[in-house]
Amino acid sequence: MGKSEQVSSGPGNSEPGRSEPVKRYPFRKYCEVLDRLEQTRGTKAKQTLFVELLRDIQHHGTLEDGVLACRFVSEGAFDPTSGLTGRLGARSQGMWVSEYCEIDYDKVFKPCRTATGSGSETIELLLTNMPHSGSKQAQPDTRTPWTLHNMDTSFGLMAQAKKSEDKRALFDQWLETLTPLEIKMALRMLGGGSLRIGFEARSLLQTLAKVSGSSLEHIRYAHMVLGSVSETARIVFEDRLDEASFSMFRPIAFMLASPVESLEALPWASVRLEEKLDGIRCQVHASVDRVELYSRDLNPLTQTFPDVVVEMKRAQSSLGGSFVLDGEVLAFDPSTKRILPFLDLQKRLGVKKPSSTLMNDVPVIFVAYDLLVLDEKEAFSQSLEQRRSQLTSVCEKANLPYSRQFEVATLQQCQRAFEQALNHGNEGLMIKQVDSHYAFGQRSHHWQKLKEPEGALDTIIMYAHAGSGKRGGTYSDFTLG
DNA sequence: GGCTCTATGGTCAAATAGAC
DNA sequence: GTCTATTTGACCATAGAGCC
Repeated sequence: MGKSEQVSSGPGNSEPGRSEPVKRYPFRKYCEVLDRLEQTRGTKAKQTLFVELLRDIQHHGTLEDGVLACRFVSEGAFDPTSGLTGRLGARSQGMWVSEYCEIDYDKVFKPCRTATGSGSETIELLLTNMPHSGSKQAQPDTRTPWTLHNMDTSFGLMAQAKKSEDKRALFDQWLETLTPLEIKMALRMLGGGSLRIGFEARSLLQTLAKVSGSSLEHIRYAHMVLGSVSETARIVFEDRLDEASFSMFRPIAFMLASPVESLEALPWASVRLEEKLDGIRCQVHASVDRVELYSRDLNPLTQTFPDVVVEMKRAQSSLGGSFVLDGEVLAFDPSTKRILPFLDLQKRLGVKKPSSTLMNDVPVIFVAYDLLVLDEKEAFSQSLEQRRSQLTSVCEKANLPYSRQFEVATLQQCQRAFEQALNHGNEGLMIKQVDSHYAFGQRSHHWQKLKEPEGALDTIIMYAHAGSGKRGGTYSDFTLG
């Protein structure tokens, strides 16, 4: 794959000021492969298709095109570390495309979306089948082809557009010059969610391992420390995989717990229990001159919880070195020293600059339960027992709260501990294997969660949503009464 | 100031594919 | 054939931004 090159924004494939047009990969050709990926059954077959696509880009595009191909399919329009979002909701898309197709939004578009279960799919179908839209769109052979690079630029402009009219202008440009398939894929990418083609980050990392001949574990490690699939793809393409290493203030994908399947089968001698706290997951990075907090989705939480930042600065100055902690932010009443319900914490969520009144009304604390890095030395490959020992020492030295961990020998003791956890107002228990390393970005059976089962209600179905895709012909999201 | 739209934090369960 | 992990497609509550 060739060295990356910059080209101008908007459709087209030439660069001003250069005699030779820069070879960039067409967005339409890319979307056609995505469409084939959606139709293909089986992860391996999908991976083979994507390997072929990357090889085609290698011959007919640039290295940057390869990186964009990986980003668009797994992360959407924006690198998750960029902090950018599309800022174009489903309602605006539906309203504008309804105007464009000269149909009534409420009477036609909304029922269609309900029937297909997908806004982007509805838009694709409308643009393909409505006679009004067809007459406005440029004919396929006269459309100026968009490249992956042009789309990247256009996504950036959409993210930066403050005014609705600016967004509308970009959206109209797409409607007039992209094919219905390209528009569907572009809107799904802009949403930042899944493309719903059955090919996500995990499959892409496996494909990168295939295409480069590197070990999957090596690539997964790079993904963890870089926090971005596309940047992982870049160092794979540039043959710099060995350079991937942890650095402070690049959040690590969280280890997740699976629901406990069978309490009877648990090896009590090799597990430790913790009460499952009802807050939001948080990763703290602290060094001499900087503290940052990250959410489970690796988004910044630093501005939301300045009180936690102050506490972490104090802890860092008493320790001297740097650290990365995994834990939970909880609403906490200092007078009673009790954890407050999640409902209280919700008042703090999403508030970028909380007022002092709000911080006084809903004080929060960070309770640590794992140590990932200490003095820039990675601890996540060590066993839970080793990490726990370091965590205890760090928290006691810095006077930081940390979760209580305990052993049980029998199922009966575990059940008593579970009831006690519920009495404490907690969600249940976490059951962790002492010899497990920190399985970043995975829902692992090494951590299991035991929660209270839901109750049963006597109800009837009043409304239901029609399913789409593999759920076509079925109904979900029932309204009960 | 009120309204609308969007984003973000979290949740859940069923279907499917791959591993064993 | 069974087990397990992943994918998919929804939900709720709340806050912020933009518009009138």
